[in-house]
Amino acid sequence: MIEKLREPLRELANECSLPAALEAMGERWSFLILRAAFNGLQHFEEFQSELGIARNILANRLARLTEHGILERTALAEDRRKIEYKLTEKGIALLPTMIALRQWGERWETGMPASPVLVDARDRRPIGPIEVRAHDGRVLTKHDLIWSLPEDVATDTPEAQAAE
Amino acid sequence: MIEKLREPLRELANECSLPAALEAMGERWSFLILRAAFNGLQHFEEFQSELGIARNILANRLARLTEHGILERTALAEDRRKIEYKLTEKGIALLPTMIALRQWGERWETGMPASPVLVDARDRRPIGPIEVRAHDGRVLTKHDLIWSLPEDVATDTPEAQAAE
DNA sequence: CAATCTAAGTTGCGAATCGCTACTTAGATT
DNA sequence: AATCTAAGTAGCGATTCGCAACTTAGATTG
Repeated sequence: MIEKLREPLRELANECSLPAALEAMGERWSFLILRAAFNGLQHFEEFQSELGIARNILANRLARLTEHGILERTALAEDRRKIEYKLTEKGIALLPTMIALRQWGERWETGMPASPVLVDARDRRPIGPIEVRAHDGRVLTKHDLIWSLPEDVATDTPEAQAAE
Repeated sequence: MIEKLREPLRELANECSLPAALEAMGERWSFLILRAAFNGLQHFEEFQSELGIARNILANRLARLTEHGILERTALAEDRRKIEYKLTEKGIALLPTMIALRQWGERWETGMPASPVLVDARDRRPIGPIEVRAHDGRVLTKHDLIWSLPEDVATDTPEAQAAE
């Protein structure tokens, strides 16, 4: 049970929270388990047969995701052998990340639209691409962005800023 | 040089391209190297001292990212010892994924806004949250989405669809 | 209620990967 | 020629992965 002696990634790389996110989701299988959970799978054996993952690794990942508050573990009342793993709010909040990664894979790796397709329930049309946007909704590209120190960030309205 | 005997993740998990994306970006350090590249780092020693990663691992990751077309490797003309690693279009296309992951880490792991902050160059205000949107730009939540088979996906206009 | 079944793990162990440190190699500098 | 430097490789112990067999608690069956 002695685990994670390996240097956590969070300390390093100045103050970015990417390392912290990777500590929770950066291991092999984590994102695939998350995807399966989004697809409605809830039980150990379901994950196991769907993903073909080794049982010990699956147990380890489910425990880790649960520790990190991404999944919630409940023993069912009607059959207490059965454990139900459900996405928490925190887990659901990973949806944009997962879709962004999936869309990138579609566009740049497989080239295929992939099935099942994720569609808007309202009109059954495919969702749009995940994009970086400004506070007002404008789509931004890499060249519209700068990495800025907190003290140089504008927090007030454009008018107030122009008057400074 | 015998590597990757481990079963690739792509075959599994039906037709989703998430496994394909993870095959390219799913290893330890890959996203941190990507982030460093977005921050302008270009040379082996820069990545090494910035990230504190072991040299053999860094060499392996840079080679992999290059194989996958995410980075481009060039020996500088003026000093051919120096190798320049630059993001390709494919690598730049990972920006939304990386920001989504970082934002999730900020909100759910560190709790801090993190520095440096990514701001819109136009008004120096922080970018908005990465969100899932419909084809027309409406923000969608998990409950607005369904995983649909390709044959059930509407591709035509709402009018034509209503007339069907 | 004993025998069986089932869901969710756990254990053992060989193979692969990670990470540290030292070494190499091609190309520039003095 | 001797030295320096950027990028990478080699050796090796520690850690993790993955397969298969085993365990355990709780349900089912005859």
